[in-house]
Amino acid sequence: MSTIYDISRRLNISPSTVSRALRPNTQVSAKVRERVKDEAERIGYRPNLIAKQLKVQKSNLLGLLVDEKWNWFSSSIADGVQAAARRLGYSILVWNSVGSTDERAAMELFCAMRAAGVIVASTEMLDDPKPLLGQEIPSVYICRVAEECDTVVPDDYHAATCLAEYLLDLGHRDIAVILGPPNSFHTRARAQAVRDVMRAWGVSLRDDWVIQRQSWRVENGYEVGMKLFGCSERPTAVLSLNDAMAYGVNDAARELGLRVPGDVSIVGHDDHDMAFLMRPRLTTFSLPLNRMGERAVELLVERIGDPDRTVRHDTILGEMFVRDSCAHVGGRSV
Amino acid sequence: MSTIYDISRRLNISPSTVSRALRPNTQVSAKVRERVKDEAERIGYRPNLIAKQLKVQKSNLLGLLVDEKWNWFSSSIADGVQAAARRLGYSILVWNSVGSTDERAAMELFCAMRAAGVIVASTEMLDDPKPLLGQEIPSVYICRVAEECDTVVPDDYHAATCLAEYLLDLGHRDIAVILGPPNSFHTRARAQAVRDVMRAWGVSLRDDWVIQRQSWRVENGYEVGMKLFGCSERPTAVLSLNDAMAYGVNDAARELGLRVPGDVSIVGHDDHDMAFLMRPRLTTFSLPLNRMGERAVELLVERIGDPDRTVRHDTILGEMFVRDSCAHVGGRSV
DNA sequence: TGAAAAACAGCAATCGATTGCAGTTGCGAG
DNA sequence: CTCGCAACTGCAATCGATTGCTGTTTTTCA
Repeated sequence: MSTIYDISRRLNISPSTVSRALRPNTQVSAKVRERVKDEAERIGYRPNLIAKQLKVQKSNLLGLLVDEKWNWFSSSIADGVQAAARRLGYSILVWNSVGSTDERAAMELFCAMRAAGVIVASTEMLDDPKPLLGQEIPSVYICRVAEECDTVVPDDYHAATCLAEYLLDLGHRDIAVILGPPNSFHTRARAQAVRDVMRAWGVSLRDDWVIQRQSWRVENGYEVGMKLFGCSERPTAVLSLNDAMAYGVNDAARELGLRVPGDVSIVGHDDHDMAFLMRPRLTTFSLPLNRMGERAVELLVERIGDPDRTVRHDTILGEMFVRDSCAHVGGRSV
Repeated sequence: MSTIYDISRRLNISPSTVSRALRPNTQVSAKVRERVKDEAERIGYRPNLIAKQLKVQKSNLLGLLVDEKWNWFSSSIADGVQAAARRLGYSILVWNSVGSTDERAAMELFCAMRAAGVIVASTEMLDDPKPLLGQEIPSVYICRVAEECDTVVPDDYHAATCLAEYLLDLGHRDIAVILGPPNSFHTRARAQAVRDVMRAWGVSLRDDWVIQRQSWRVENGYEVGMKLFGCSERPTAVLSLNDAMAYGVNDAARELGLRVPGDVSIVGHDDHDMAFLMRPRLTTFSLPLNRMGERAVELLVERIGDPDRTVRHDTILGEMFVRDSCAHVGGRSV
């Protein structure tokens, strides 16, 4: 692959001049610039970013750390990240991590590649992510708490509050809640919100109707739904902390002959594609992952530009989508 | 950030020795190696891959070109790609392309970063992808035809054949077919298979029941379903060339009071999550994107090792999943 | 036309590693 | 004690760009 030296030799011009001619806003005569560009084109010259980065000591690479398997969550974030990164002139090096030792490996790679910054969007919650980075490389965390580090998070507390109040407004008092993994950022914020709302309204949650699961999968919702609806006493509404499990709950309800929302109302959280595809269409609150991804890159680039800027914790607001999965407690559709 | 020179200076050992001590299988005394490693650890030395790559003239980077938006297709491929890349010691640089000029930009980047190889998995069909690469950098295409280049494709023809024959076996003769975008690799292979099977069985397809759409979206299926089932003469089976549209067809059928599979049988293609989530669960044929992604990396790495290897075109086989969305033509469930 | 200023081109050092070759050290055997 | 060989270490060049400084050419204007 050809280099500026090839051009330099063929044109009998020094490498420095070639280098300057190839970049705009530099002091070279139009004539020389044109000759150089023509020759570069002719021999198929491609700049070597590796060499450049070594010299100028900065890279155009942003490390993106996501879950092992691409899923709706990581994909949506990655979309936002990509869009913003491109807009701001960066490229993305991805690493799908399978656990915390793997996160460490990812950081080693990002360090070794001298990434300009790192975005951590894996849902594993490490206690103390910062040390991984060797302190040198700016980073932003998505959906993690980290005092000393830039973060962008959704307003899960507010979202879950809206959802819970919506159900209460419809007259529901026998409400079951399905929680996700206990160490998840989302579970914590959302569960807290639900508890706070219930307390504020003086509604008590039955212990056996607050059910925790170790993952967010559809099957969990189905299984919980079967258990919940199989009893003689059943809730009039189910608040699932995510859409996938809500989908499962809906399946269970229908399988047991319950009408949704006539016999039981269901709300989810996230505005996953599933929410729209479910029948009835699921009432839910969006998790604005796209904008979170974009925002993360923006924060990161700001910090790259000014490493001493004060730490920022941005909260991105989603919005509620009232669809067809809820009714007044008596069964009156809304 | 510290370098081997820092270690060299502090330990009063030459940089070359430090370099050797840091890598296994090199001739340095155990004592020196240990001192170097300790010091490296102590000062938090991180190897600079950029410098290394410049020197040894090879990189650990694989470029991955996918669709603009992450979707089920690109995510599944990326999963396989990631897994295999990690296993083989490569990292992934991703680019989400929005069109063919953008693909060119992606290739420029991969070139500039001196990627060891490139995997193209975007569904846009460029007529002649090869020239983009400047001929220097090995590449593998997923789901594209390209004679002169390594490719990995699914056996869509066989898959669609199975699906079509399955419907015929169940006695269906009034079959509607929904096609995806005309320039898609998948549409072409699958549509051809369906036509060939029909011809072989002496069954004719009504022209107005072979319906083409410009994308693979759920809504298209819904809309087609409404049209199809709204007429007095309606097909007894619908063969959708993908699962998402099949999902839409199912919605339309139910909305119009038709029972699936009692009144109409539906098959999809891809084994998207949707296929399993649909009610009834959708009969379909898997598109083995994961394995395709892995295979692509394997082929790529082989070629990186031996640039003159003959071109390979690998076909990855999926499997059929018979679930609950089809019945015998009379309505007898299967 | 000539002098000063501006524009342009080139030298050489540099980024952080790797590696062939040469020089040095250490060890064992005679 | 000395020689020979193996093991180890260091020198210096190299990868492909960038850039401060210096030197040269061109332009401008009196």
